[in-house]
Amino acid sequence: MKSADSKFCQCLYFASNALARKIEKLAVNSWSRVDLSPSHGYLLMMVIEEPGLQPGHLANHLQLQPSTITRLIEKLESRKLVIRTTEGKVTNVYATPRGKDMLPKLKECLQDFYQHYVSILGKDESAKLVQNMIRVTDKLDL
Amino acid sequence: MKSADSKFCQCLYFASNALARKIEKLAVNSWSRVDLSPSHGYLLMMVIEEPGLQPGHLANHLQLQPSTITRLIEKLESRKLVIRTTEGKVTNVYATPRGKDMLPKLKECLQDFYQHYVSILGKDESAKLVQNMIRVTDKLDL
DNA sequence: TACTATCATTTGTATATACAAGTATTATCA
DNA sequence: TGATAATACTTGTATATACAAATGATAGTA
Repeated sequence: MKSADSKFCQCLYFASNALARKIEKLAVNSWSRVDLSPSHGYLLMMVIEEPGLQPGHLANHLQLQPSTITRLIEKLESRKLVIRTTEGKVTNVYATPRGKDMLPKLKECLQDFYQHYVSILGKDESAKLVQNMIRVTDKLDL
Repeated sequence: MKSADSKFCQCLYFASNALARKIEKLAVNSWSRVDLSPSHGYLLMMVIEEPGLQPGHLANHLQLQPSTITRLIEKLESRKLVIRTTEGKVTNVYATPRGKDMLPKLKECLQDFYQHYVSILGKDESAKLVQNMIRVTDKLDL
């Protein structure tokens, strides 16, 4: 059943959740080739491109809670894709050589995801959708 | 930090998740007065208004997996707000008197949630946003 | 310089949800 | 009519994420 079939889905709550879950599915699919979740993949890409990035910054960029970042890093660390060094109150995260080797594959995942939704929604509509979401998210910042 | 500050949030993945989480927060807040999550609250409202509704229909309407519906019902049942009767392969869910008594409060929650986001986004923009989300969700149906 | 506040991160725990496999029932059809 | 398929739901388990409290470190101030 399509979402529009139900009057209940007129509610922003279910509409936004349903959309996010569907997009999540596309993303998970695109990232499955590197056996990482989209969040893990993004985080890894970020620390490859900005070595030493701190968990707090990652939390801001990825819009996740610091505790969530800790968990993501733990998993990447257990797979020897990143390492953490802590000095004083600052922690730096670096990709290992093994992690760095994944960069091309990671970019492929990102590209694949992008292509996928653009092919369904169209380039223009996709861009507008993202912009609109970001705008609304910002407005909703309490 | 606002989402627009990060180039990474240009990605549909984080944009949609961030938006859904923010809306979730608003909703959780509105439903907290009945000590139910938005999903539990909606489900309860639905079975009050359509007594005997089956888990499968609830799954369609709320756009959640049947297993998730089972869990939602279990919780409402443990709080004596609904009961399930199974005959053959069909299960019917009914609100208990105690559940039915909550209808006015539940409607208040829904209204509160609605008012809240409309006051931030405006009535027109809110409506357009929901419509757009539903449209995109449907397009993304694979 | 000691005291407290603030910051960065982690840990413990909880929630919402999903997927896959399992169970029970009914329908189909050869 | 008996075997197989389809339906409806539940159970076991896993993931993504959050919040609140705890830890440890530095900074500000009296």
